[in-house]
Amino acid sequence: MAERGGAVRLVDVAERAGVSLATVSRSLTGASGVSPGLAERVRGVAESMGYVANLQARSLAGGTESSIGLIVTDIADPYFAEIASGLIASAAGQQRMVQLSHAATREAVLAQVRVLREYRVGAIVLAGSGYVDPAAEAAVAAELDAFRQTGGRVAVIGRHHLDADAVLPDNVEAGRSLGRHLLSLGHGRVALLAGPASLNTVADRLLGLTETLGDAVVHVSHHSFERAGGAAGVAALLDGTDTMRLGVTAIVALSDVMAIGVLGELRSRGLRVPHDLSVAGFDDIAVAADLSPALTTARLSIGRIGAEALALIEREPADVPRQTRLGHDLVVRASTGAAPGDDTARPDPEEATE
Amino acid sequence: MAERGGAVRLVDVAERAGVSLATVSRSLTGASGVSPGLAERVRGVAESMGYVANLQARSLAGGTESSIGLIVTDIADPYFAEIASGLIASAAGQQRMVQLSHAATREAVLAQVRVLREYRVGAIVLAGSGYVDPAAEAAVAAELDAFRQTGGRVAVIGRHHLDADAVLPDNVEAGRSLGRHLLSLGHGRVALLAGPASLNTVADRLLGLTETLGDAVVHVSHHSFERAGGAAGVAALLDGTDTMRLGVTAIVALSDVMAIGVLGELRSRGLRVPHDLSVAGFDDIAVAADLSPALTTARLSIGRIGAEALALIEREPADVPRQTRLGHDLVVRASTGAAPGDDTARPDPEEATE
DNA sequence: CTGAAAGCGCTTACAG
DNA sequence: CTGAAAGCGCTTACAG
Repeated sequence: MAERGGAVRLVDVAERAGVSLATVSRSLTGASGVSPGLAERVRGVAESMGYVANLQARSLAGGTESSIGLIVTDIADPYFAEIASGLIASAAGQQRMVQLSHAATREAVLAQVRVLREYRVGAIVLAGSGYVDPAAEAAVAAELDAFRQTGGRVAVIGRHHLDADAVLPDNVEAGRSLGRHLLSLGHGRVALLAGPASLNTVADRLLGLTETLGDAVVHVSHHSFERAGGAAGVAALLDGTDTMRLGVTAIVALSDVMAIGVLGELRSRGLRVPHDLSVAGFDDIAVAADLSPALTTARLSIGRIGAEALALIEREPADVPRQTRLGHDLVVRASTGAAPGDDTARPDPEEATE
Repeated sequence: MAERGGAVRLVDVAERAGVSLATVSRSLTGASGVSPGLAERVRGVAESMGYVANLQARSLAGGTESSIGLIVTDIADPYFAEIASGLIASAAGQQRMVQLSHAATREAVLAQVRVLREYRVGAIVLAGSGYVDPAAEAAVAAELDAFRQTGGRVAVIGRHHLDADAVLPDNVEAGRSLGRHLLSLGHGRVALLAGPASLNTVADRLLGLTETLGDAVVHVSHHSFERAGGAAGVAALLDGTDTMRLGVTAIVALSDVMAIGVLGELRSRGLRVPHDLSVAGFDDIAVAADLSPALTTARLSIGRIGAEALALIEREPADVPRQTRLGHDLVVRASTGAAPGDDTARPDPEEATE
């Protein structure tokens, strides 16, 4: 079996080229202080020997940490996959590599931040939602603070209590747009199927929805922020004893992924969308347009989030955390329609049909 | 601004604990040769000082490389996202971190392998499909060989000419199952919308399909292995001058992602599935069951691929490459039905309706 | 412009 | 069981 000793080192190149270690180092890193001709020749020697720089040693000696640690709940979730894709693509442009961690609980986030610190990443991007309760994030905040103390950069997606640079999706406004859209369609009895109440993302989206829908909100329930959560929400809603009295005509899932579960459960129960019930979601993940009916949703520019997060960590840290606010677009597709029996429905001036 | 100097080092812990560097190192790594009591006390001191091990230094000194580099085309593609999710989840169990790279071309793969070598990952997992032409992979093969020479482990997903341990999806058999399924439904005129002809995955799936469908295959065209490729394929098929003569009753997309594009394009043209045309795909990505109509597809256990790849790289390298073959399941859903005007359709003994 | 030498934070034979 | 010292592969003042 091949031994690890085989790797060509800087000294090997120096010896072959007949120059010092320092000269090889400067030639390869492009540092100044080497005559162009010599540098060129040294690079040729290194190349011919199959030299591959050891970034770990480089980092130890020089102190440049370029890797980015990205923490998501689960990369199989399209929401996170699209964020990660944007970040990786942008980071590659700066020759930075992304290390990916899964963490579904606060404890796991804490543990993963710890691991990323051990790997000496230069920056950490926290993609999961922040918690409504500041205390819930205290431990993570302390760990991130320690990371920052040693020069690490931090960016979070969404509203956290972490004192870090943040990319803020337009959750509240997106909720308002969706609320107005449903009102314009004459929906007077709306059910909101939400993710965990402990998350800020959920709180913000709910806020925008209830502000505009007011008493039209006749049901709010909390489920897992996944496909299964949406399906469970529909089941709970329709199997509830007072379903008949509720007379719900529209369901808003707090994420497109949940909305997928909602559509699936409605279909399996033989309910037609939007004829029997209108359905809407948040995010506009790629498949939203491909569902049937195509999903009406509030687009939150998740493809841009990664690039914006990178932009934040590339800047020098500021005294006060920076915030990059992203806008949203109401994307009206086939899953929402006029409320049954409603003939007052008027066009929503805000809508942008695709 | 915080300086990088702040990090607590092993010496700092040693000094505070009043012991030598070696003792602290042994205590923290759990190496033998330290009295349990002392080790316990040292760990307490380290903990209290907020010591975070420097894995780069550790690796340099000791020679343990545990990171895994994963190269995918684009993590936003559900196929790769599900593979990555499986790998990350499994790797976390072994305390291994995954570094994620995007590479959509051979040149990019070569460049990314190079970068991962610089980062001194212990293993590289290549998730993209291999090429039909061995020459196309020669450069990557050489780079991976060099990586192996220095102790690196390599695993690839799918058929490559890379002489590496491989996880092999059941592409040929999956194609056969799908072909038989369509025949059983009475489809005598089938169109195959494939990904790039240069990919082995495409070649294998086509092989299985054409072996069983024979002359029932009346159209094969190649497009990008994405949603847009499927949509473009439908457009080319239906706008072709000889469409009428083709009389196609079923379309097989060579991946579910392409099938999503197929369904979308058919819907926008007012064609009903499976009434006017049956549609099927490959992979069984998570959303396949949530499309409308739900997609009939050949499930290739992509959720297991990551774990199997990890299993391969955790074993000692063998003289001859190992191959882990995965099975497949024909998953019949609503998108396929009896061919229009066909009353000879008989139940497919192999099908497993969900 | 070039080189000798110290140092980055750790592990691990080698002594005791 | 514990410690002093060499060494992992590099960068970077510091001299010349």
